[in-house]
Amino acid sequence: MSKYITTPIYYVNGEAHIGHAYTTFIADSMARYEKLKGEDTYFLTGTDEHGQKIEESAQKNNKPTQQFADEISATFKNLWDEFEICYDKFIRTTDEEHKRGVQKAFEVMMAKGDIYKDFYEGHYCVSCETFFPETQLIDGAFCPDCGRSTNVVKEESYFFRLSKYQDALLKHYAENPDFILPRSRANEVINFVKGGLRDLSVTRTSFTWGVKLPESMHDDKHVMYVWLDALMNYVTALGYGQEGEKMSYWPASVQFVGKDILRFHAIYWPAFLMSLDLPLPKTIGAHGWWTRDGEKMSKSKGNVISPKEVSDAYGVENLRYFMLREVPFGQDGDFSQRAFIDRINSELSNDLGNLLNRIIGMSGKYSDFLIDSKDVERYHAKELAAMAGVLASLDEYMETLQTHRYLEELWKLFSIGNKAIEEYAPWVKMKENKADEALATVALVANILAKAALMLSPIMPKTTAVIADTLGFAIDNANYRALVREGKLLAPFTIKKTPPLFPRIEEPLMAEAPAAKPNEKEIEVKKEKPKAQEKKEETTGLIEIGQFFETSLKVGTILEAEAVEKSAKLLRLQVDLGEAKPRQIVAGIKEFYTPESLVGTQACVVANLKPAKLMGMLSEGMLLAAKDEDGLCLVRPEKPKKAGTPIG
RNA sequence: GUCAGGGUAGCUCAGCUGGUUAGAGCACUGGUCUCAUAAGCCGGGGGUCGGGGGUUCAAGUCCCCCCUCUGACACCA
Repeated sequence: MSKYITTPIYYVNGEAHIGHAYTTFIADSMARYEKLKGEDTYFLTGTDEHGQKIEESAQKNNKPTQQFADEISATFKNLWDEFEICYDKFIRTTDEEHKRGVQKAFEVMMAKGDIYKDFYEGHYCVSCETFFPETQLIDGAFCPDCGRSTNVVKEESYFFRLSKYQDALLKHYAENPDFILPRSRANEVINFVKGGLRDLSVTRTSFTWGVKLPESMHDDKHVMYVWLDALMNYVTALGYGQEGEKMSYWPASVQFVGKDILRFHAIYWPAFLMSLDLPLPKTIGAHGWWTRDGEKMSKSKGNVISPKEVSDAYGVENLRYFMLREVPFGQDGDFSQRAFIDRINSELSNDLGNLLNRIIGMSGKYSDFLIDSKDVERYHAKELAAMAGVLASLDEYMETLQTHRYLEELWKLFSIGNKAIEEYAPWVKMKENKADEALATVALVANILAKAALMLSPIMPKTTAVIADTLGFAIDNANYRALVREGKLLAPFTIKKTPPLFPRIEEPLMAEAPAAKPNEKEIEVKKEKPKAQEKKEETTGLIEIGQFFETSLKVGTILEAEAVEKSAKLLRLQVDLGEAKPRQIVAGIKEFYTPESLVGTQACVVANLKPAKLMGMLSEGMLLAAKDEDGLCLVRPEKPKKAGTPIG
């Protein structure tokens, strides 16, 4: 059976970061693993290039949209090429074949009755330029982000009958426990689906940078909306709906995604496939995020790590090894130079690299670099058996995407090798005139390294090619079958004097993560919000008086108070701040005050707080209160003051 | 708040259906070989298995309560 492995297509709204590299490394390793095993394997990656955001970004950069997309897409492709990612196809959603494939799919869904035309009613916030579903609005009318009122915009749209597939999806999850890996993520998806699926708006008329509807629809106002367009890439890349298609690779064996887009891949995507009468992928693998030195990476923190920067300093293969070894699949991982260097030194340099050096040295002294496996079985049956055990356990780890366990297990081979050298001490055997035994041990280690190199080759293709070259063989399927599957030993060969593969690293090779890059940070925050000054002064803990007065504090008279149903903490208050209308403030003080006891009393109110939505209700301010282990009390004026009196 | 999954050596974690003195890697430390990249190998210290109850001949492993962390939803002053 053939194998098909995909990464997500990356959105061309920015350059590749370490997360993109991670996904790509895992997928690449998996593809190489399958290819090593002789599987007919197809590996897809690419870029997602449609949508309003791209249109806007292009405009900001004063470039034609297509040119803009071309340029960013090329940065991804170039990086993958530099990293020698072995993709079979790099798809772009602006490819003609892709567009035609999506249109074809749309027609099939249409014919099936899964697409219908209706109106997309969105609540549009002009200021935020965003649509919000009614459920997210504050008091059913206000923008959840900025609190301004929204307009109802009614836009003609085609809808996909996602709701129709709810039961079929749940059934599929239940029957295929490996459909979503890691399994802990599957529960989240299942719960979401159980919560009910709404039909999906799959076209837009508000922008044009997307795939047009098929001509048969005679409706060229519409373009396909993000997910239909993007998700379909996995089959259009195989030529879905086109001549000369390679759909025999479908269904995919593994589709890697970041945990943030799991929902689209585990719900929308299989529903689309069901509608197209195509089989579902075997596994959707959702990986976690990377932090840096324990902190989230973000542009504003200035601690984003570029894969290029790391590979320039440490080498791509070391980075691949580290990322796949360090973190269990699905979990978040942390990148720190300390951890990275530790792994390079102790695992790559000491365990692996040094082991190779040991036999180069010995064979040079004992046998003029000639290594012959003829006596290995005779003297090292024990080690050979242990090695076979390790090799047999590896497949399962890779198949369940547990690369860290795979590598951990694989490393046991080097331990067997290092221990064998110690136990049999070839230098002693040589003095005892037992050259046969000494050379058998050297040959044993050569075989260990050869087999390990084969199994490590998916993760470190170039390095293991050097090891193979040193040991007089090549990394390929024939040798995989002979040495790993059939347990054969290396034919006699002359070992090459290869310089150390992994020089130890004593000092970090990159500048440390900017703990605080104050300048950039300030500038960036300042641009966005005047509040920036608060952050700037965080270090001293002291603020200017002016900053204090940015907070508008006022005396408020509580006119009404009522408990919020189904809420443990919230009271809904109407507070007079001396304005035309009383403010509605939702406060988390239910545990400490009864509504009756509050009416008519006064409290201090933050009057210029961004409105927030609590329990679906607008809260237009905040009451000041003090809370300790004994409970909470409101901060109130000592004597009654006119409502709206400023506090300062 | 609801749901899910965690809390086990300094760190990262493994411990399946309850059963001998609770494990691994890293880190630390003592010893030792010399083929080797100050690498390797052998040994050691170090754990109230989040807390409290309970079931049992026997619980890290099952039940209840509490604390705490993470994630997804949902109302986070």
